[in-house]
Amino acid sequence: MKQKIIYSEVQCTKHISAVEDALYVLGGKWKLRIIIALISGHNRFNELQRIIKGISARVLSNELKQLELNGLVERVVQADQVPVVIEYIATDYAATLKEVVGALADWGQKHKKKITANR
Amino acid sequence: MKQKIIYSEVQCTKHISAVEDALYVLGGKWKLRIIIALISGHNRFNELQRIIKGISARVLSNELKQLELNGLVERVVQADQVPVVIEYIATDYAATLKEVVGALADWGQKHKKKITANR
DNA sequence: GTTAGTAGTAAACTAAAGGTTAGTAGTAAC
DNA sequence: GTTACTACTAACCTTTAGTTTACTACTAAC
Repeated sequence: MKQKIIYSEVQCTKHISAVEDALYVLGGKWKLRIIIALISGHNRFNELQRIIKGISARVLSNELKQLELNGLVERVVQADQVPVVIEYIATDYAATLKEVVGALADWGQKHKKKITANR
Repeated sequence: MKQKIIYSEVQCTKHISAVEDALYVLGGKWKLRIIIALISGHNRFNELQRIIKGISARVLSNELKQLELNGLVERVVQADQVPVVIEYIATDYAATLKEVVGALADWGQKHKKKITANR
């Protein structure tokens, strides 16, 4: 007898669609990278562009807007300073991504070790 | 005083590149969905195409090849059966993704609740 | 007065990802 | 003998994502 079916079709579909919902918000090349940088305390536009290698101003700008729409980032204008300084802050809600980011980073590290060991 | 800098620049970059390594293997619209379906016990080509809504045969075929190259999937030919049946099996290595998938699914679920609650 | 930094935007382009349609070759049911 | 299922593949097309270059408007240093 095979003991293949761990989840029913319905459960599997549910599981897939939950991941789908997460990827809708976090998917793409840059969003998670931006969130990590923000959580790490890099908050200003040019600072982000410097630390996130390869991202263009246009893409960074667009991604920040989307993250703001999803409640993960807050755009704070420091009007008292000259020139006006703008900070992007990871919200408390973004902190709920810690486990996701942690799991991905752990796995990525392990995977890299595995790959480099095999050569 | 601000207590902004939680990670140094170097640590942040390391963290980002680990996630980058993970996304290189898992990124794109379909790979995680396929892995979930495989782990859930759906192993045959048309079965996968049925359960993963919207994927085309071409894309499924390509993605499975890439997952095989990365050691996450094994292609097993059941030569004794007529017609020859082909099974795609999630490897033990793919099981190391459980935490990643779990974290993403949890977050996706919570996020959906949050979104639907706000309307 | 030129260079550099602040935070971006606009337009035009390219590359990558994914979708559509059709077709193969074999089996088996109706 | 037509339909349908198996597991795909080829060719072509579209969409989306991302890049490049240039530009704004303001400040400050050299």
